[in-house]
Amino acid sequence: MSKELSTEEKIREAAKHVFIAKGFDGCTSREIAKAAGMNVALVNYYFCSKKQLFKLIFETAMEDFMLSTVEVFRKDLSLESKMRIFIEREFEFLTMHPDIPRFILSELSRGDKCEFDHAGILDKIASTGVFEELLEAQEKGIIRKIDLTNLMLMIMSNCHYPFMAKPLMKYLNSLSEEEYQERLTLQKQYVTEMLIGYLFIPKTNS
Amino acid sequence: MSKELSTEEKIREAAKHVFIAKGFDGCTSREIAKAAGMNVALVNYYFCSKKQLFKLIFETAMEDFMLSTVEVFRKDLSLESKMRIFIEREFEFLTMHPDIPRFILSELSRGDKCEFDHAGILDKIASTGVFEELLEAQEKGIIRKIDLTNLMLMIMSNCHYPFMAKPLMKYLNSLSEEEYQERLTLQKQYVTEMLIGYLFIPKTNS
DNA sequence: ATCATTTTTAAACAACCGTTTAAATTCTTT
DNA sequence: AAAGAATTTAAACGGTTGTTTAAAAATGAT
Repeated sequence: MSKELSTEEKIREAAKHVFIAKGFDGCTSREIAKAAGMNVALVNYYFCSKKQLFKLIFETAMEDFMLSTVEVFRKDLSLESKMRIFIEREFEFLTMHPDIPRFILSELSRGDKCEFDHAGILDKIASTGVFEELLEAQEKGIIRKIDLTNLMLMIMSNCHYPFMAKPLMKYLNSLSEEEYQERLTLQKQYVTEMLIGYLFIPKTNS
Repeated sequence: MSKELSTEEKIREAAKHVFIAKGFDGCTSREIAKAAGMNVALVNYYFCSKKQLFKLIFETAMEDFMLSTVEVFRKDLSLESKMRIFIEREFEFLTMHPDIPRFILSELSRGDKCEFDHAGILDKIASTGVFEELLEAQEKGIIRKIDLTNLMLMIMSNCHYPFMAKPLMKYLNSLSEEEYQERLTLQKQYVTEMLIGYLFIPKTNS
């Protein structure tokens, strides 16, 4: 157990936890301070304001969210393998951070609070060479010629939504936590099969 | 122009708009009253409390969200046609109410505020005969034998998420409103093709 | 040990929250 | 027109919000 966290780090960790669970509007500075075991004033002493602390948490969450899994595309594997591993890792990441998609999309839709730097993120994704590889595969007729924005949206839909819809699914279908987790594991297999099956054009031996 | 809305209805309409846009925690009673052109006290005069008004809005939004499109399954069409029409209608509904999925999932994940009656909703869905029809089609080998919970999740993922991710997509890909709407139209076609293609087992003429 | 600096605390600040009250206004019924 | 009920209003309520302040405690340097 490494408990040697500085006060600043303790507050940041508590803020991450509370903000992601309840959102900017859904929590108070005092709640964050209490979660960190600190006095309220320390939050502003280290981070100036609730809004600024939120901005910090949001931006790091955003980076984790977008960059945690694209590294696969640097590897020397077939495109299909990379896609499969990518989805696998995406589900792994989301299993550990199931609340991040809802957090990001909710806070982003509320606007104003976070005019974050998206250019850097997109650049980092691009630096893995995913986009070139996909475009090249489209030219070669290996995968469907779909706009990459739409392709990205398809993958994200099938990976993020199952985690975002947890309370809805558990409620509507009266699932226990275990049952929900079972469906999640199945869902990973289904969406992988579906996405790969749709994206990759079957080889015709004409 | 039918402007003859009662005070109660004006408040309900304003509350629907404000709650869905900003969430329970993101708005105030005074904001709702102002949006309705009313005094704050009237909100509680007609709806007792902010929480109770929210409950009302949430439950009706939930019903619209879940029940607006399942009626197709009462019609006398092939299962594939029904599925295609269902997805089409789902996108239609979401085009008119693009904020509802995020609203529902966000508020539902915050818990406590809304212990709504899900039994009624599921019953109404079941009354269309979707579930029997799908199970029957699975027995006949027309569609894949996937748990219906997972099937539901797949469809919802691909319909809801593209609307929820609007700010993310516009931001990451620097899309104008028109460009985003274009992608959305394309997305509808892609996901329809993908879902139908995955779900329905091709007929083998053995 | 003394002093200056940094860190932490309790208390206070004005502003705003959801809600209530009691008076003013409008509408309905006679 | 008068009386009673329903609607609307402004003002106030206790409590909480984010933030600031000024004093206390802890730390480091000499």
